[in-house]
Parts: sequence; C-alpha cells; structure tokens
Amino acid sequence: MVASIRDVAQRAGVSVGTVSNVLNDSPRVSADATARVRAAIAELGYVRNEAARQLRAGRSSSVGLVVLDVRNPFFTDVARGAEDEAAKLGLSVILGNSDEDVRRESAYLDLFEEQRVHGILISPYGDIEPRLAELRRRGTPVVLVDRESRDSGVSSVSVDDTAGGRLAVAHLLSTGRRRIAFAGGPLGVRQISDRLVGARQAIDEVAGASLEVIETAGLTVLEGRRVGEELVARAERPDAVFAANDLVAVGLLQALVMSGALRVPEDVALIGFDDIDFASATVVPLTSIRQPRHEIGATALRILREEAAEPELPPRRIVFQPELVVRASTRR
Amino acid sequence: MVASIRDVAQRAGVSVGTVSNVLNDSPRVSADATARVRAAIAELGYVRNEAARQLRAGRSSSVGLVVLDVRNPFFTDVARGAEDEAAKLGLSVILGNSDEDVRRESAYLDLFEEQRVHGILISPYGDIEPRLAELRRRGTPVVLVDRESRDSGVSSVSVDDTAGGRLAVAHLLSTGRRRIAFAGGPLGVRQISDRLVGARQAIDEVAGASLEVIETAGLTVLEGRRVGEELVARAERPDAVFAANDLVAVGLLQALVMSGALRVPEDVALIGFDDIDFASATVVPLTSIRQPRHEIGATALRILREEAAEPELPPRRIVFQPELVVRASTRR
DNA sequence: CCCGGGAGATGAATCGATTCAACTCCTCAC
DNA sequence: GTGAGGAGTTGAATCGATTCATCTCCCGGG
Repeated sequence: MVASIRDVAQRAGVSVGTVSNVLNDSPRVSADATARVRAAIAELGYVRNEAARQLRAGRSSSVGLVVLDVRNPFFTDVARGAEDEAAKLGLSVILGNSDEDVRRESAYLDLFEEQRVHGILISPYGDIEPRLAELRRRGTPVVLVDRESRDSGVSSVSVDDTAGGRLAVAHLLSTGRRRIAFAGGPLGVRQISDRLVGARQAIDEVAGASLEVIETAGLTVLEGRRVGEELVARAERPDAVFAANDLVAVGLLQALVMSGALRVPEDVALIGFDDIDFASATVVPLTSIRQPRHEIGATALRILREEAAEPELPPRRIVFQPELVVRASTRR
Repeated sequence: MVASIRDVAQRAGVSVGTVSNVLNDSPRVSADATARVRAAIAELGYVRNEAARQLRAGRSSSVGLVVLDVRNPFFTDVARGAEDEAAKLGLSVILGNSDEDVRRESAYLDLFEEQRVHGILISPYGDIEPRLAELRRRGTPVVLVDRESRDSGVSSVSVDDTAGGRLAVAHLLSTGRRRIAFAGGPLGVRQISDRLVGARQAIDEVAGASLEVIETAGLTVLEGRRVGEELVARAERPDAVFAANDLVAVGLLQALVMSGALRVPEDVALIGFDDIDFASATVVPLTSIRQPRHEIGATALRILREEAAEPELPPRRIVFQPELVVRASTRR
C-alpha cells in the first residue's frame, strides 16, 4: 500500500542502492539519475521509513527529553534550547512529561530505551541515577539536566542551586529583612533542597536572621497560592519569602495581593527562582534568580552528542552560575 | 554489544520464536520455557528493539500529538486525556509543540509520517487540511483536535466555538454591559475567529450593543497584558472584555489591576475561554467558558483507534458543547 | 589498438522481531 | 497397537533502508 524504496527504484529505472544514495545526498550519483529518482518519489508520494533506517543504523535520530513539568516555562525554554541545537545536527527531540511522578518517569525511560534513542536528557525526579548509569553502560548516553550528578557515572548540565539560594536570601537580608521564609518542595528533589541549603548558608552569616521552611507538594502556582493564603491568615508573618521557583512566587503574589491587607514589597518582600519571561510581567514585577535556560538545553544536547561519539569519555559536569535580577517585589 | 532476541534464545536454550512468544505473552509457552527465557532476559539486560518491531508491524505504537502551545494548560490537559486513553491501549503519545509556527508544524508532520506513527492528533495552525487528507489517504489516520474539520476527509473532535462565543457575550450582555471588546488573535486561526463569530451573533440580538475587535498576535499572557495596558491608557473604554482564551484574560486582569485605576468587574467585566484550572485562582476569579479538555483528548484518541482499525470509515465530527462558568470577574 | 582507472550503478547481505507452516512428542480412545 | 489430535517448539521468510564489494562503461594515454 505505501511505497517503499524498491517501488521508487523500479519506477525510476534504477537500483535501490542508487535511490538510497539520492536520499542521503551521496555525491556519487549522476544528475540524470537524481532527477529520475526525485520524480519517482514525488509521483509515488514516497516517505522514508524511519524504523527501517533505524534498525540498520542501530540508533534512532531522536533524542528523548524528560522534564518534571511541561507547564513550567523554565522547562519549555530548556526544551527549546535542546531542540534548536538538535535541529542543527539533524536530530529531533521527543518530549516526555514526568509530571513529578516516578511511574511516568520510569515509563518514559523504558520507552526511550526501546526506541534506541540517540540519547536521553533528563531532569530527574526520583532517585534514578543508578538506573541512568545502567542505561549508559548499555550504550545510551544520558545527560542530567538541571541537577548536578553525584557519584554516578553520568554527565550533567546544571546551575549551582546552592549559590542561587544563597544569592536570593543574601539579597533579602541586604534589604533589611530578617524573618525569611522558604516556600517550596518536595524537599526530596535535590534541585529544591540545594536552594534551601544555600538559603541557610546566607542566614547563618547574619546575626538575628531566621529561616522558616514551608514545604509544598510541588512547584506550582496553586501551591504558591495555598502558602500565600496561609500567610495572610497568620498573626506572625515573615517579612520576606524566598519561593523555590517563579510559579510558586506568582501564586504567593496573587494570594497576598488578593487579600488586600498585605502589600508587596512593603509588608512582605518576595523573590522567585528561574526568571521565567513571565516574572517581569506580574502585578508586581518579580525579583528572581536567573538561570540560562536556553543555554542549559543547548549545552546538554552538545554534551550528549560528544558522549554518543565517544562513549569512553569520562562523565562531565557543567555548572552554570545563577544571577540575581532585581525588580519591584524586593525593593525597599 | 547490545543483546538481541537471538542472544536471549541461545542463552535460554530455546528458539527465537519461543522468546518472541514469551515477550508477547502468548499462552502457548510452557512454564519451564517461560522461566528460562525470563532469566536469560534479566541476565543479559535485554531490551526489545522497537524499531525492528515496528518495521515488521508496519506501524509504530506511538501516536503523534501536535499542539499550538505546550505552555497553555488547555493543551497539556488535552494531552493528558490522550495519554491516559493511549496507555489503556498500550500506545504512547509523542508530543510536538508547533508554537504557532507553520514550519515547526510541518516539520512535526514530516517526522511523524517517517516514524509511521499509529496516527496523528493535531490542533492545526496553518491551513493544512489538504496535507492532512493526503496523510490519511496514504494510510496515517488523522484527527483534528480543537477545530472542526470543514470539507476535507478528516475526522475532528472539537468544541462548538461559535456557541461558546455566543454564550460568553450573551452573558456579558445579560449583566447589563453594552460596549463589548473582543481580544484575541490571530484571527486567521479558525478556533479564534469562530469565537468572534459567536460573539457577533449575540451582539446582533441586542439593540444598542456594540463589539470592538482588538486583534492580538497570539493567545498568551503577555499579549493580554499588552491589550490591558492599551485599555488603561484610553479615554473611551469598553465596559466588558471577552478574551479569546484564559491566558489572554489573565494578562488583561493583571494589567487592569496593576493600574489601580480600574476595578474588575465594576469598571470592566472580564470573561475568558477554556476554564483552565488556573482560572479560579486569579486575583479576581475568572468567569470562563468551559471545554471538556481531558475528554477532548481521550475522545480524539479513541476515534483515531477506530480509524486505524477501519480506514474505510467515513470521517467523523464530534462537537462538544461548551458551558458557562460564572465567577467574580463578571458579577454585577 | 590495448589497457588502466575513474565515475556510476548494482544488488546481495544485514539489522532484529514477528509470524506461521511444519514438526515432534504425548496422551488417549478404540 | 494404531491413529487422531492437542500442546509446545522450531526456524525460515519477511519488513525496508543502508552498505559495500563488485561490475560496467567510457575516456585518454601510450
């Protein structure tokens, strides 16, 4: 029913080898043969069968990317960075959304391994470094995104979350705030716990500063609102909140502003993390910690390529430094 | 390097046919053989090669889904509906983000066709129905999502956007508003222009009612803010705005509230479209037009399956009816 | 006129899983 | 003792693109 390379060859009056050479732009084909093959392809509506190609090649030309939350602009920007870089190399990116669910995360890894993807980029949720090391051992290169790898033999591209946390809280302290709250979770996710570690370091350097931890079930706007409503209802409140990402910060901001009773930054200062595009567009523009989102994705893809080319290379760890972006939500 | 089914067969002391039967849970295999094969698989770390499977089967077990904007919760909810339904059938969903770009949209269709996906679900951006009909003719079932198909031979699952637009504006009119603005775009996207058509129908039924159209470049929060800022700066303002989706409505709300000069709904009423989860969580909870998002995705996938099973079926058009959800942003 | 060599073209072998006709045992009925 | 029939297993053929050793022309030099 669907035309194969053999049908094209027959129609063009050449061999399958020649058709294959045309498809792959081999220079060894005469102009005449090329034209005939092109015509036959158009007439038959021939479309290359990627499965057959892959089977022969041993690897697919797709890269799998598993993210924690597709709705978070941070990850879509990272994905775009990876896609742009992949396009240059003739690869494509398949996006999987683990949605902070270990079962979904694991299912995507299974799927990608069965597909013999070129490699896997993953922003991990569960404790899966052993599994990833195993994947790598079996021949699928893996690069951690947004989390630094620990001892396992896997490369990573991340941002120094501890430094980011320190930067955020040091900024709040420098504007005179002393009763700081950290809002985010789950703390089992290292990207998040590292930000908390940094926050604590900054607190410890200033006498009289205190840190309260408000753990959330996830990093979403809704969770942020929940925390905000709780704060509004309290008698004793922190004078500044460090949200573990911008979505949580946006939710907090909404709840605080909606209450009418609290002003940002006068009553409560607020700082987020990621510096998504949206951060500058909130009711009160949000101070945040910028991560080079696009660059993270692009770099991860480049490293993946290098590993695919030379599997024996030792794992690499790229760590970007985060940057403080001050806006109205923390002004004095 | 990587173990194949032949290696497993050899290690287990059976034929490849038997291994294949074990992998596919055929009942015709003895307990003894099954156990030996399972053991061999574990020892060798064997992972099935999906490309080889696909080549033989002729079709992949993945379904391609192309959405206009992954960041829009409406589409992630539709995607989840499709995924949940796919999982029941042993299929997986590959997500592609066209990001309202015809080149990206087209590239995903190429990719999916080369992959011989089981079928394609697409929320179309450009005018690609002819291309989709061609795909279907060549054997890849296609279902339009979120847009009703016109004359072409393609199935669709959508919501009655015209009825939705009518519902929205009729509601604004029923609360006494008369100078209505429609904010959204690009109007070349039929999902959007249909909402405008419905809005106009409602306007035409009420004497003294007027409709102003403010076209935007896309349906994003940032575009909504832009429109909001423009409205704030004006002397003559509408007394109600119908935003073509909730993201635009959220942006509008932010800009209006931020100005401090305008109150919602007292000075300007605001209604959105989609009723994303977030709509009830905005500073002023948003009145919206609800679409059965999860159900749309699930239904589309079910129809895709039916078409894959019986390619001769005539195209079907499922149209869900939208529903008005009243919240604070349009109260009197 | 012959031969070397380069440009093109050929087609069989290959990748790995599935399928199915054919085969081997065994059991049981008569 | 024989034959029917069921359970379980086998392995060659197949899917479609790529690769590469081999072959065919043809041209120019000697």
